[in-house]
Amino acid sequence: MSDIQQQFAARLKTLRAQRHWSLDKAATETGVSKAMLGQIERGESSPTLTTLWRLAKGYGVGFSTLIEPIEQGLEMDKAARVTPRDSALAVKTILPFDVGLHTELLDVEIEPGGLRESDGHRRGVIECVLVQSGELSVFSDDQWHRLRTGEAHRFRADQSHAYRNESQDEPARFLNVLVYP
Amino acid sequence: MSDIQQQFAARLKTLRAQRHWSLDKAATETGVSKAMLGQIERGESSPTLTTLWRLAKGYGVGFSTLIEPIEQGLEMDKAARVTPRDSALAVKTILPFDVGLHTELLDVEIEPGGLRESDGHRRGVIECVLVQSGELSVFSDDQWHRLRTGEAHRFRADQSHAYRNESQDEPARFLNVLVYP
DNA sequence: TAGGGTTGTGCGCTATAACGTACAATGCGC
DNA sequence: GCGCATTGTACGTTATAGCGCACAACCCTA
Repeated sequence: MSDIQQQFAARLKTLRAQRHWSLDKAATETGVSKAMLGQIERGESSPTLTTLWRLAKGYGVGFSTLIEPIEQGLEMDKAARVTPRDSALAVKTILPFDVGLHTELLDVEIEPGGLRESDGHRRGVIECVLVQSGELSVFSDDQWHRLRTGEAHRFRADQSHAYRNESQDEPARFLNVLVYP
Repeated sequence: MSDIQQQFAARLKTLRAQRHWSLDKAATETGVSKAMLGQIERGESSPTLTTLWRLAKGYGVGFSTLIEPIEQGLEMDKAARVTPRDSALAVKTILPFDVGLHTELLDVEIEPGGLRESDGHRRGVIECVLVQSGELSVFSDDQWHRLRTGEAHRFRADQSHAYRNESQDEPARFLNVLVYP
């Protein structure tokens, strides 16, 4: 068993735990057998490219996320879920939702200290966030990601996620691209 | 043989060609047998994670660089037509292509008068364009669309399309979102 | 407590990854 | 032209990836 195999085993185990999936559920979602998933997670097997691809698609992550460790973002205080400024959000629709092109483009501005939470959209929705000004923190995949102006982040938006302006002085503006399945 | 296998085959072949390595040389550098390298490049075999790791290390590329299909690379590198101002383009990748999240985010700048044409991508690809500065014309669905700063346009990119900076004085900058099926 | 369902693991079988070897084709130098 | 080295491919062998199935352990409900 190689080092990468062991590292990958841990990574796969984390991905499943984050989603609260059983091996059975994961097998259904990925198309890889339950027995094989177990072997991989225990580091007993080195999956092929085809299997890796299935895993990536099933878990809804990119290869880089699948193989490489989760970026160690700044650990945010998750306790402050409720804020008095939840409505401090201005949304301007640039491209409205379109059935045929299944995308949506929004220009969003959050006031200083503002927080916006979402329980998640329907299954398969993906969001891209590009910070246009200020500093923004994005909560996705169970952790906070801090983004400065010009930086971007992308995640599955069919799970709970949130946006927070860390600054107490100036608003944060970001471009929000929503991609529907 | 799966799609990802085929795409990976092309990628590996390109990596080797870029270095002007023979299979023998590549085998020495990666520790993967010559026969196996040949099989993988011809798409006859789906390499395991351990082998993939060896390839990444041997070719001196990051794991995500190794895996991500070259076909899904930069929009601007693909099927380029030769125009008198074709090189007057600067592309910055904000979010590289990702198989699981099937999106790509680019920051593109075209010099005054610059034109960029594309024959179109594979079936189902959608593009969103948001002009950040200057004036841009986008050719899609058999007609030109003129966009000013802050304006956006969206179209199916599996057909021929083009970008043109109408100004002779200043560059145009736009955000290019590519959504893959 | 008993019964049913879920969960993760182990086992044996089949398909294939990975290899070393042989070889045809090609290129180069004499 | 000949001999040698290189190149990529095909083949057969071994190890293992991937699977379906069985099962022990656990959990929940009546």
